[in-house]
Amino acid sequence: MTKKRGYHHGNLRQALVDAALVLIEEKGPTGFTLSEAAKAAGVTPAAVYRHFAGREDLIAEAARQGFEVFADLMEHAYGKHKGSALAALEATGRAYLAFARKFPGHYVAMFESGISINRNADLALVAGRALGVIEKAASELMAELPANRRPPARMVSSHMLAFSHGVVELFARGAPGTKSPFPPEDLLESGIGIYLRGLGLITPDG
Amino acid sequence: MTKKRGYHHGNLRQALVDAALVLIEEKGPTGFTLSEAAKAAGVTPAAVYRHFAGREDLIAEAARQGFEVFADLMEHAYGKHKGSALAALEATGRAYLAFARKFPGHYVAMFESGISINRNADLALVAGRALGVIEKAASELMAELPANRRPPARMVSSHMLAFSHGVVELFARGAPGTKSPFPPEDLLESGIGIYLRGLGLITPDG
DNA sequence: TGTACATCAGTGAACGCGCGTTCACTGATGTAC
DNA sequence: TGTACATCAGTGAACGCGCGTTCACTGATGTAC
Repeated sequence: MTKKRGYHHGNLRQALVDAALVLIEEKGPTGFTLSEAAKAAGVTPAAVYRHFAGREDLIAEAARQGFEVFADLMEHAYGKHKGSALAALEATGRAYLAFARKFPGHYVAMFESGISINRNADLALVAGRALGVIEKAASELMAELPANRRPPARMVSSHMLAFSHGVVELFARGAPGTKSPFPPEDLLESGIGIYLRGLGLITPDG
Repeated sequence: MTKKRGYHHGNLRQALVDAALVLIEEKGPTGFTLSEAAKAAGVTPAAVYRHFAGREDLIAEAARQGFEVFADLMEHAYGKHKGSALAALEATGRAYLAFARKFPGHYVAMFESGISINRNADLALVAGRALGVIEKAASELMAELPANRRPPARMVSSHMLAFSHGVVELFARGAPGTKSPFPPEDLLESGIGIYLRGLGLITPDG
């Protein structure tokens, strides 16, 4: 943990991001305050301004780091199935859910905090890298279909994203009251399976 | 608009809900404050407490009214396609998106404000009514499939909900920066189409 | 190796702000006779 | 129809609170000589 070793913190910037992530995870993007994050890092609120322009800036950095991890995960999932475009696309969907589960603070900062993906160049770049993986997987998969029944790759990747996101939001959180009838993983897996069958990529009785 | 006609407002309760909806739509569930809602309704903050227990209570009522409209819309969409279970289910998906577009304040109060669907009995009841329509449509559609390749109706309705929700969240809002590559309506329509084909309900070349 | 000094990360006090909430009150409305 | 009175929806002043942000400062660290 390497906490305060005197007057100088040593790694305050990252400590603030980490504290913010915990707070966001626990209380939502609303519940998080600069002062609380500072306190959690063992530091005066004013110290935050040595490292961030303000509250929004801190959240943006948390989101950026989230997209970094997310992109790595996506690329890893994709790379593990180099042989099969079908398996690769399925894997990115699973990776989406896995990421949301494993890094809830990051996920909220990225998708629910209201900060724009285009807030700054760094953020936009890494977000593009993450989403690009799904698009690439979709694109390669589409190449396997005859041209006359091949939907645009971006449409397919958008479908995947929307479905994954919906499953996360509605069924994978402590979604208050909305008790999931099935494990989110199953819901995602079965939904993607049916969808891919609809594309003609899996045999009807597969 | 029937604004203040003297000391007594006449319909303050609803005026507060309406003001809250506008504020939520404009600034998100975070940006909304009791005081501002009161001001928008032309009334002292203290007056709110004659009608609501507090801030959360007001949002819950806004959400409840939203679910009421939503349920009506769902039932209407469903009822218009009595003959075809397939068309009926498709219609509920479209109705979901249409509702989100037409009543953004309600939508946010219902799905993004963090208030639980089970916060009170009224809310739970009407939310159940809305979601029940999709489940019924899915259930009837599943009856058309041979038992050996008939997924659980609740799974199918969950798929529909997740996909619709994902499309709304990612592509139908002023989703900051995430410019949609396709109109959300097209995305939803095509996605549902592919999915239903995957279920074996539309001919492969349909 | 020791000293002087520049750098800069953090302090702590202070600010103005708007929030949610309470309270005793007031004045409009509705009703009994 | 007029009067007395109960009801109750709204007032406005007050509160304590924690927030984000600023400021002049201080003390630890690193470096030049």
